[in-house]
Amino acid sequence: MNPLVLRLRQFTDLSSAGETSIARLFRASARSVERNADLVVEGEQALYAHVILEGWAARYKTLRDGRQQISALFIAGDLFGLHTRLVRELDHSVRAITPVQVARISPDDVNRLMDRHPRLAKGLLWQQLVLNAIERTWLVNLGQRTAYERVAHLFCEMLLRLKAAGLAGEDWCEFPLTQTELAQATGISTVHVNRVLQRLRAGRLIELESNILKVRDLKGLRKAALFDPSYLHLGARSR
Amino acid sequence: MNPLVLRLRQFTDLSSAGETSIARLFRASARSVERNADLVVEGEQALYAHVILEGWAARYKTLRDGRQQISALFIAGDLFGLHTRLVRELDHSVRAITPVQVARISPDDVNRLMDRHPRLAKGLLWQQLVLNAIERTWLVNLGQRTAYERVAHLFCEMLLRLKAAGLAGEDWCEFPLTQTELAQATGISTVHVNRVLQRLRAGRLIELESNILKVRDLKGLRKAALFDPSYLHLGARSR
DNA sequence: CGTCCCCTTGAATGAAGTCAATACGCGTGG
DNA sequence: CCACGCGTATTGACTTCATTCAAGGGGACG
Repeated sequence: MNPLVLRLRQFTDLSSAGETSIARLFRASARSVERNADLVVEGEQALYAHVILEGWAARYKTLRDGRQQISALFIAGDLFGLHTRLVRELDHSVRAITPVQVARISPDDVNRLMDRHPRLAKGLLWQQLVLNAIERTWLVNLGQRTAYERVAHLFCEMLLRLKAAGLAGEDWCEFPLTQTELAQATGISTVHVNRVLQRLRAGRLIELESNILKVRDLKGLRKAALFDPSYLHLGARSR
Repeated sequence: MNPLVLRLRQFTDLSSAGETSIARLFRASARSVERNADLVVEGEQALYAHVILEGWAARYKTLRDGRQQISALFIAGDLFGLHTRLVRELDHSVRAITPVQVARISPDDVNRLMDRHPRLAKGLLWQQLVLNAIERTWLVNLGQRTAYERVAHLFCEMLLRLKAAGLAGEDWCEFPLTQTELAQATGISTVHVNRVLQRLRAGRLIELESNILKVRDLKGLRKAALFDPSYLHLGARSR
C-alpha cells in the first residue's frame, strides 16, 4: 500500500481515482538515496515536492561555523516542500538518515493532483499542518525542556508516529539515529546524549540497541517527557 | 495602506481588485485586542485565519507545569492560521504583546479570496512559507546558539522584518517585549536575559530603552548572532 | 501612598559542554 | 588471515554557561 495514501486516510476518505493518481505519480518518480546523502540542499532552487516512501530522512540547517541542527524527521508517508516552488531558494537541507526511497513531484503535477482531487488536496495541506505542528513542538522542547526530557519526548513522538504509519509494534520501533544525530535533533552534545540514554536505561524506561527502540515503561517515559500527543492530531478523523 | 497588501507586494504585484477585496474584508472584521489577551487559545477549535493589522502578537505553547515558550512573533501584515480549519484543535495559543488590531477571516472568505485572485492566493501561501522558515530558524537558534547569540539574532531578525514592513528606521525599531517575554522567546531565564542585554550594551552593539531598540553596530550584531538573512526571503521578488 | 510589574544585581548551585582517552565493530586492502 | 582505519559508543575529569534563589530599586497607576 502506498504510504502517503495510508497516511491521508487518517484524515479523510480518498476517492479511488485520487489514490490511483498518487500511486501512478509515485511509481514514475521514485528514486533511492543512500544514507547521509542530501535529498535537497540549502540555497538550491526549490523545484519539487517530496514524499518519503521508505526509510528516514532529516531536515536540517547548518550554521556558518559548522554547527548543525535537525529540525524535523521524516518517515514513510511524510510529505515536504508542497508549495516550496513559491520561494526562490531553500533555507534548509534534507538528508537521508537511512537508505531512502523518495518520490519527487513537480509543481505541475502537484497542481493537477490538487485541482482534480479536492479531498486529496485538503489531505495534503493537513499533512503539512501536522508537520508544522511537530516542528513547533520541537521548538518548545529545545526552549523549555531539559536534555533528559527532550530525548524522552523524541522517543514518545517517534513511537507514536511510526505506530500511526503502521511501522511499529505496540512498544517498540526502529530508531536508526546515531547518538550524534540524536544530539543534532535535541540540541545537546553527543557526550551528553550518551549519558541521558544511560539514565533512561537505568530507569528502566527504554532499551535501545542496534537501531531498535524498545519502550519498557511508556507511562513513565511520557511522564518524564511531559508528553502530550495532541499536537500529532492522531485522534478521530475530522471532516 | 493595508499592511497585508504592503507585505504581499514584496512577493508579487496584486491586481487592484484583489487589493480591494482584502481591504474590504479587513474593514469588516477588524477588532482590537488588549495587551496580554489571547487572540486564539490552545485546544480551541480553529475557525479563523488572522491577520495582524497593528501591534505585536506572540504564538506560544504552555507545558503542563507552566513553562511557556514563544515560537513566533507577529507584526503588522503577518498572517497566521490560513488553513487552520483543517485541524480539529489548535496546538498553540496566540496572545497580544502590545495592544493589537487584528482581522479575523472565515474559511469561506479565505477560499473565495483565493479562488478569485490566484496571484493573491500564491502570495498568502508564500507568507506562510516565510513564517514557517522563521520558525525553523528559531528552532535552530534554540538548539545551537548560545544565549548571547540568540538575543542578538532576534534583534537582527526583528529589525529586518520591521524594516521590510515599513515600520522601522535605518538602525532602530520598536521592541515592545519585556525581558520576561524575551526570555520566553529565546528559551533562557529572565535573569540571564538581563545579563545578556548588559553585555550587548557594554559591547556597544545596541541600546534598548522604553521599548525602542537602537542598533549601534549592525555589522557587529550580525556577527555576534551569526545572522544570515536569507531565510527571511526579502531579496528581489520572485515570479 | 501602597501595590504591582519590571528591571537589576549578587552569590550559590547545577546542568550540560569540552577535552581526552579508550573500546568496539566493521569493512578494506595488504 | 590480520592489520589498519573509520565511525560510533562509552567513560572520567574539568570547565563553563546558565539557572535558581534572594533581595532591592524604580516607575506607573489606582
